[in-house]
Formats: sequence, C-alpha cells, structure tokens
Amino acid sequence: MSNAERVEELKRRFSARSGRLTRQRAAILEVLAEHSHQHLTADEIHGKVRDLEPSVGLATVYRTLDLLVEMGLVSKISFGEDAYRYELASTREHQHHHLVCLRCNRVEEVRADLLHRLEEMVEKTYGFSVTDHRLQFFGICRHCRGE
Amino acid sequence: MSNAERVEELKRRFSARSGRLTRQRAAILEVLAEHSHQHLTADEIHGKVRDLEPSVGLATVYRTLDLLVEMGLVSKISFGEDAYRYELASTREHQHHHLVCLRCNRVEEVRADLLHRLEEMVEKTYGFSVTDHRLQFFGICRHCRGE
DNA sequence: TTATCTGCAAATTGTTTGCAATTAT
DNA sequence: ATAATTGCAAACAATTTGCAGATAA
Repeated sequence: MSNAERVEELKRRFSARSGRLTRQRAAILEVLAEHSHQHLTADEIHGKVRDLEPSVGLATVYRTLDLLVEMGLVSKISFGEDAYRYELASTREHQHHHLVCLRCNRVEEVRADLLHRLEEMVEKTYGFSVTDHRLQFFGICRHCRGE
Repeated sequence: MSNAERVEELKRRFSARSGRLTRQRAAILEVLAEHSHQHLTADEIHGKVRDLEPSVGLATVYRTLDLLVEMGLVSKISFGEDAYRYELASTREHQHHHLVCLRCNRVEEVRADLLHRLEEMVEKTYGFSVTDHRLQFFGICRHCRGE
C-alpha cells in the first residue's frame, strides 16, 4: 500500500465516523502516515504539520490527536519521558513492541507476536477482556553496547 | 516477610547507597511499603506521608522518588493518565504485569512470567541487552463485564 | 445555513528549581 | 562542623479550555 493510498484510507475512515475533514485534520493525518514509524510528540507533529499548513495551532493538534485516539485510529504512548508520543494504530495492528535504550533514548521496534498465549491466559484466569496491549523492553541497544 | 521487616530492609538498602535517612525519606519508604501493590501518584504518596510527617512538602516527595528510582528501589510507570505512578521495585522483581480497565480505570496485576523466551529472542535478534520490561494489557475487567 | 472547528491567549496541571533555614552524619 | 536535605514559592513544560471568528457539510 502506497503512502497516498494509506492517507486516503485514513481520510475515509475518519469521515465515516462523522468527523469533519478539515484542512488541518487532513494535514495531521498526512504527517502521521508519512512518519508512521517514528512515535512523534504533539509538538513534533505540530512542527511538521506547519510545513503543509502554516497556520495550524498546537491546540488543534492536541484536539485532533485526542479525537483520533478516541476513534481508535491513533495510539498514545508514554516512554517515560515528559511528553506523550503518538503513532497510527494501523502500525500497531500487526503486533509490534518497543525497545527503549536507556543510554541513547532511541526506540527500536520488534515485530513479533508471542503474546497470544498470554492474552488467552489473562482472559481465562482473570476474566479480563483484552482489547490492546503494550510491551516495552528497557535496556542497552546494539550501538551503545558496541562502544 | 512482615511489613516492618520490609521497611527495615529498604532503609538499610537506602543507607548503604550513601543516602541520608531523614524523617521524610523514612516516611516515604514506609508509605511505599504499606501500599506496595497500589501504584500511587506522587500526590497520593504526599497525602499519605503527611499522616506520618505533616510538614513534608510535595517537592521533597518528588525529589525522594527520583532518588529512589535512580537507586533502583522504585519503578516509575505511566498508565497513559496525566500523572506518573510509583511502586517499590521489589514488587516488580518477580515478574508482574498490569491489566488496565478502560472503563473503570482500575489496575489489576498478573503474576506470570512468559517473557523469558521473548527476551532471549530480542537479545539475539536485535543485539539489545534487556534490563527491564513493562507489559500492560488494556481492556474491560471482570467487574465491568458483569454489568 | 449552521453546527462544528479553529487559532489565539489565558488557565490548568504535573513536575522542577532557587534559596535560605534545618538537620543527619 | 558542615555538606546534604528541606519547605516554600516561584518557574516550567505539557496539555486543556473559553471564546469570537471561520468553515465543511
């Protein structure tokens, strides 16, 4: 799927849930699609959105991100920093997890799904109906170890 | 291990790492031990500490928590809310994960360690040396489902 | 047309910091 | 004795909110 297609798909999904597709919202979706593997902060998104639509305010970015999270199109993640980071939920769909390096703070992704079994166990043992999960590993990355 | 013993152990570990054991720090350790399964916010800890030592300031609570996190005695966790939550690291030692209910916001604990295999995979495949991990499941809890 | 959305600035909230007074060692 | 620690108030940073004007449907 090309990036343009991905953006169209997102816009369609957005409109379908009765959201008004404004210039600013479209720009935000485009930035998210463009950087779908980067876990951007609201402020970073704001900066990139301004390259497309210079007048967009930070408050609008926050409001739109809240909306997208509520719609389930975007995930809001904390890596233990000061600010939250956001990414397209579609990126999460096929399970991926995060490696957070405690030395350089870079975040790498792991593509692997070994949690099905654990989820089943959780559903059975705790009566808890799982809709999403988040797995983060903390440690020292390849690059930092090499030094 | 009784709670009093646990507190003594903590104080000993704290002093061993060249920390001055002040009244306020002792009170904070006691509160953490007393509520070792509750994931309190700094503000909640502050409230409970004041029952023991009424004059302790919120800034001191933050400074002490930072210190304890740095020493590895305490873990700082985000559940995607506004504020961070803290818990004794000893609680985490024997692996446990969190079930976050999206309806009532309660957090339950899962005691199970099925991540060894994943950690090994991560170390081998990504050259990433894992020192800690964090696993959260989001969904609807038993109580909320029952209604 | 009109209910929704926006930008701006002001307000809020969680957390951090400077500093003079206090206290554990 | 003295260097570390404290409480307070002020500073900060991320996020939210009120409102008058703009705009997608």
